[in-house]
Amino acid sequence: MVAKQNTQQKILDAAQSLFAETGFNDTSLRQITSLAEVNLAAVNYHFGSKKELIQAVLQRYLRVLMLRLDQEFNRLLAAQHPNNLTKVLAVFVKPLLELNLVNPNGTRIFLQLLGRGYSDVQGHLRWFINHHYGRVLDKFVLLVQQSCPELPASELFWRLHFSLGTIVFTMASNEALAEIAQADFSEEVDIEGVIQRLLPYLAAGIAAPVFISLQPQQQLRSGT
Amino acid sequence: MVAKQNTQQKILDAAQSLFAETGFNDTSLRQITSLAEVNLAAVNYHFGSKKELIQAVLQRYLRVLMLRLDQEFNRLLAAQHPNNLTKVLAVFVKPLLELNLVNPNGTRIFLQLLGRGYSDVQGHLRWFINHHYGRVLDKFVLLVQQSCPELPASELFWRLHFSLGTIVFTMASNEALAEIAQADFSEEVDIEGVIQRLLPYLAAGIAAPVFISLQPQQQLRSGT
DNA sequence: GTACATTTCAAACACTTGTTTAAATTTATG
DNA sequence: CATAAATTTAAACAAGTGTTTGAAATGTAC
Repeated sequence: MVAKQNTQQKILDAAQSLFAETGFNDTSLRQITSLAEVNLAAVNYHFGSKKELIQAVLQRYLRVLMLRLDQEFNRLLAAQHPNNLTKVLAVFVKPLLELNLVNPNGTRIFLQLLGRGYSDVQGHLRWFINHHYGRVLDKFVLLVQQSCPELPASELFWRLHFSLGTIVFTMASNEALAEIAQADFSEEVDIEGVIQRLLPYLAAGIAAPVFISLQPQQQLRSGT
Repeated sequence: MVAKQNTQQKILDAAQSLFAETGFNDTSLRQITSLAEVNLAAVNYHFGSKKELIQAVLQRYLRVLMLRLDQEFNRLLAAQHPNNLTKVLAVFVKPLLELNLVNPNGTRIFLQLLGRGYSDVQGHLRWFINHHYGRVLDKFVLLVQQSCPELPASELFWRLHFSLGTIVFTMASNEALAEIAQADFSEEVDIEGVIQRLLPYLAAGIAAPVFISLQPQQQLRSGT
């Protein structure tokens, strides 16, 4: 019985596609239930509210991704010597691509959802991820810190958020950008290609030399 | 008569603040007209529609910014030798800060609007800017190309959009990020501070060494 | 098969949205 | 002042939103 696929899953599958494509706010429950071929009330019956549906859609990926990332982070943290930045960043690639096992196109959809989440419902997703997976992400920050020991913590904070912005925006605009690249450079780009292009950009940005404030001379190096 | 300020301007001022803070989609005309202390119908009477109001809000800044940017680009293009990347990027700073003359906090508000515009109404703003100011921005691309002659055009395309993402996301999240930085590093950050932190990051990212596509699994060092 | 719990369904609800209308008011013009 | 144009106003409109309801249908256990 293909038809008797769990209603919850039919909703999740329809919702994630529409959310990724149109954003959370601009996707109505009627669009979702109509694509999923279930009754409108099913969302509220099975998930409680639209907000909880959004969280369920994200959690399906976040749960497996964060578990895998945690493993990778622990592995790198166990190393004797600090890992170089490129290696630390590259650690995201495999766990991200493995999301294709959760769902066809899982990687692309999850990253688009991430983009939508940070743009659409400003603040909510940041809180949600930090609340549920802050401990995992702290390990990542530590790894970056070890690989760039000369970088002040506050500078690192900004640069990691710059990087988050790069990723989130690129993924939210993924479709549009891929179209342009196709038209202008007849270049076929899949999600893996974009990730591979992102890494060197991010690594270079994070490790960039710190800007010397052109203030009226700070005290020239306070003796160590 | 302070009270008899042009209704159009009262609307524009109220709209830009609310748009910057809450986004375009999540700001209703009733919120705007109530903050501006004008009648609800005034928006449609003076601007035609909400969409045209959004464009008017953006145009107020885009017009003066693009004019100034065009001047700067022409100045750099006239130089004998190619300009280095940092110099090319730094050219944005003054014109952006001059938006504070258009309106108090003009720089911050415009950049937030830009962030909202690219996130909220996916595609529209990209088209709008490209349509109206494509000629100006082409000069910028040319300048970057001259300063990074070794960078393939397609790679440059992606990296410039990565950079756009960094800027847009940072500005849309500006408030949240500044709060965190304040709490975690007791660091007071204004919009100019953020811009100064962005520049080295972007310059390094754009000029990063091109990634040498490593085939599936490293064939254990081929030759050399 | 009866009884019970789970799930589906159509309909309605309460609310918000952008936009339009037509009358009232203000402003400018001859 | 009187006339016409421009602006403001309150009210209504049509369409869309997420959510709730209570009865029908389905599934499960005894």
